[in-house]
Amino acid sequence: MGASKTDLFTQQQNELASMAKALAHPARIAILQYLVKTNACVCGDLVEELGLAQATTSQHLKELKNAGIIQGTIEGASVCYCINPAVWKQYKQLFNSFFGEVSLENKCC
Amino acid sequence: MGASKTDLFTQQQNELASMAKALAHPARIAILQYLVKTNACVCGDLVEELGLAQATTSQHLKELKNAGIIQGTIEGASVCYCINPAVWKQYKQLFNSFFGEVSLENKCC
DNA sequence: AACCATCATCGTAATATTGCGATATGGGAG
DNA sequence: CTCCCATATCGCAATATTACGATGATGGTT
Repeated sequence: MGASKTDLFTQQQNELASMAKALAHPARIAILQYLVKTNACVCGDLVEELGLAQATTSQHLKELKNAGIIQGTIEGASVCYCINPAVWKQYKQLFNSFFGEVSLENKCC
Repeated sequence: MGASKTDLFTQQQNELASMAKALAHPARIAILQYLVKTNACVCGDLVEELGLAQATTSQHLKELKNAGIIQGTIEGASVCYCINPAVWKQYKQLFNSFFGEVSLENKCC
């Protein structure tokens, strides 16, 4: 089939999964790390930074925008991208609470 | 194409992306949450818990095993699954350092 | 106006993922 | 040994993802 059966799971589970999906590509990780590193609005140089074709880069940027984790504002001829701090924080918290709640005693058989 | 160009990115970026990929499905999130919640070895009842077909559940378990985040030990007729604490900790730390290093001042245009 | 730079979108090809029925495999019960 | 039970694997169909060239759209420059 190829389509996830989202109706079987809770909203929280689907949300976490789609967050993870947004991060599930090295190019998107690289974009986010670059935006975080420069800690500012980045205009233009993302294509050269990645090494992928312009169309491909644009597609990855679109997915990150759809996920809400970055935002792009038009600045004259080019577009400036930066982290969306609120959504970033939300990601951080959700992943943190997902990973945090485990006590690591090995009760396995 | 459909195949990621992993050679363009650093090892760390690829690793983070493949970790995220392991979490990028609500069924796998649900499996992990269930294992964490019961905090023990779980034998058998995963198929009924999920609502997916047995073959599909087995496939998701396989992916989680490949990612290393769970481990399965054969217990007689059935197989017992549980979280791999070391790998879980590693995930937690990597995601934490990924999300942690951002200062949330809004310097955007 | 004509031109160039930047980015988005379209169309397409290759590959991956998801899901399930059918079929193995391997261990216990009788 | 034969019959079930629990898992794994195979094979297939539907859909999603990744990648890129070509083409649009928009703004600035000359």
